[in-house]
Amino acid sequence: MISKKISLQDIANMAGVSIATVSRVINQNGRFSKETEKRVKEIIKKYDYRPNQMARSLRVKKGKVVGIIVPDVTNEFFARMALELQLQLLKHDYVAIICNTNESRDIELTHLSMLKSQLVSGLIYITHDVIEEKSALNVPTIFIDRQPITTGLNNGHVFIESENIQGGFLAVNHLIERGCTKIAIVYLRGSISSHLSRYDGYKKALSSAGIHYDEDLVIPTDIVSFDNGYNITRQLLDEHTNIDGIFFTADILAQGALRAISEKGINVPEEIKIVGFDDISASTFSSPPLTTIHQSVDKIADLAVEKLISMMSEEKSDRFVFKVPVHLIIRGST
Amino acid sequence: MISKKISLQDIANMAGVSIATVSRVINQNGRFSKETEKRVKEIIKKYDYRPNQMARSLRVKKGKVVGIIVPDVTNEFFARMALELQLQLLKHDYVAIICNTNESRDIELTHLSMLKSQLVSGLIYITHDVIEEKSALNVPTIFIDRQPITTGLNNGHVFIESENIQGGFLAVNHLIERGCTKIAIVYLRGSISSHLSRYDGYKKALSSAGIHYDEDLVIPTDIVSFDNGYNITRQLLDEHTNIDGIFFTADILAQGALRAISEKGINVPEEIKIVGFDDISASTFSSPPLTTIHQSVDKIADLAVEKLISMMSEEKSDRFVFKVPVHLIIRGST
DNA sequence: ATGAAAGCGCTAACAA
DNA sequence: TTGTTAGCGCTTTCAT
Repeated sequence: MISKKISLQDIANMAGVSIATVSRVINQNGRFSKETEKRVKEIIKKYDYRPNQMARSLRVKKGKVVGIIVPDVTNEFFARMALELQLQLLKHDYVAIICNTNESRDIELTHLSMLKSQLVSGLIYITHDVIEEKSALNVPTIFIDRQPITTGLNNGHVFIESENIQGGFLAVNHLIERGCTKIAIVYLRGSISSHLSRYDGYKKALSSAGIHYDEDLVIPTDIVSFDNGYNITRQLLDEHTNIDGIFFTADILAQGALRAISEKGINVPEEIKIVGFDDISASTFSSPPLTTIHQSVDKIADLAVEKLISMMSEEKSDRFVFKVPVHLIIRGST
Repeated sequence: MISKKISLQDIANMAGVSIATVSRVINQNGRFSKETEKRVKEIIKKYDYRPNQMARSLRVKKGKVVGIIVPDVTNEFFARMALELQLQLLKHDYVAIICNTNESRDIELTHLSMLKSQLVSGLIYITHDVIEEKSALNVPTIFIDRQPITTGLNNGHVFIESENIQGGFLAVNHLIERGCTKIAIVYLRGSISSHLSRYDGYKKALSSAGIHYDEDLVIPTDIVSFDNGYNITRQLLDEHTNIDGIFFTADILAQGALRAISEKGINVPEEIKIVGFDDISASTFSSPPLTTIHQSVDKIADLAVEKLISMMSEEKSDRFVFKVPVHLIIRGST
């Protein structure tokens, strides 16, 4: 059971010093003797004292709060990322407010206004979608997965993503090593940099293996969903019977494909091999389990929080773009 | 773009009244004339003013903050629930702090202590696990999915769960309607009330159909995981070749089973039918897709937040246990 | 090295 | 009906 609320004043009384001194010890600024420090720290520990964050925030006009903006928390990748970020922030005594915008700019503005009233001191955007403006709040901001289009990144803004080109390369190269020669790609078209990069990786792998690049095998799509993956694959296989490998830039598309292929009575991986991207949990259970490119949610989150914390402490970042390695996970579909 | 920070004082000045009056209008307590109200509200809207939550919290010694405690956010059910709760709370201007305990009592205590410093005014526990004590913080608390064992629920404590007995009944009854007669159940043993209730539903369905209850077909287990489901099923099928239906009290177990069954060359649903519980996303993609009992995460979350909000406003609840309906989702595995 | 005191923005007595 | 004022717990000058 947790003890009654104790204040700075209480600690000061017990230590026989003023509240100012206690505050200095806690925040490790100003001067104080080793002795007082020791005494104060002991008392703090003894009573499990924790400064009242609200009072602190009010005083310094900045809360230990960061906003996390995601377009859709039902998407497993976003959800895991948001939760992991929140966890990391908690370790630094920051509270995270996760705002789900449901792709709506209006909702986003409402949330932003709300965040303002919480005195947020940092912002993290996780989104595949277009970000037209930089953050509306004037605070350090991290963009994950998707680079904002307007402004070149600069001080106060950092962009973090997976090594998407490398990921695309790994995926397709793996198919090549497994003997595939007619390799199709299904990717999300548009300005979504992460998917375009994966497409670049595809081209790179093909050319480095000396395989002919065939426009007909490149299928852009607008929606990332199970059903869409299913439909696209049906059509693709109707039109091209000799395809022996497909790279999908998202697992969920590949899952739809697996269903379509199985319905056609084609064997995976014997007759056709499939690689996805993301490593969602369903890819472990599907039959066959899906070979995919694993994005390190944890590493991205750790890096994001680390950078954000340092930016919030006024330390300027020397770099504005960070890439986090990905790796290939080989499963039954290849 | 969001305007510069504006305070109560600013609004008061512009409206030509005192800050007290503005405060009254905002909180709709005390008295004020219709005219002042109108004027003040206009100005507030015009400047998109939002009261500084930190200052408010400091003053009333209660934050608009609620803690959400989950044992494991990588579990899809917990994650979806936590995120949905957070969303609902946001609508009521409450901020949610999601604390992942990783099943560790120590971490939980640390979090609780942290929450204290945020002046939480409510708590939500989402957990399958044993809760030995009621909340360590002296605030209204909602338990989801798992009833605390020590104390009978009473004022300040509410328990919400799915209609688990009904769910178990629906699942097994469905198997019976599909013609199964040798139906096994795999459930989580121990004091986990939700799983025990599903087991009760199993027995109820059997007896109401006049089917003989066979101890040998009841398999308790200690771990809910894909691998465990896989292993149990292998063994079960080795020992009992005539089973034609299995009910798993968690989808993830059933997914493991699907793999084991497919490896044995047995056909689902022709030779054996499978039903799970939870409706995780993987169950949509698996082959075959899994028939399961859907738990209404949204409904549970809505109810939880509604109850918590009213408890935090001192309104006593007349009931302490709430059951949320579940429904059967029929897919390829039956 | 330490203390006194002002004040962050707000709510809630108490006055008027 | 409205205004005045005293803090909530903390950080941060400015003295000492």
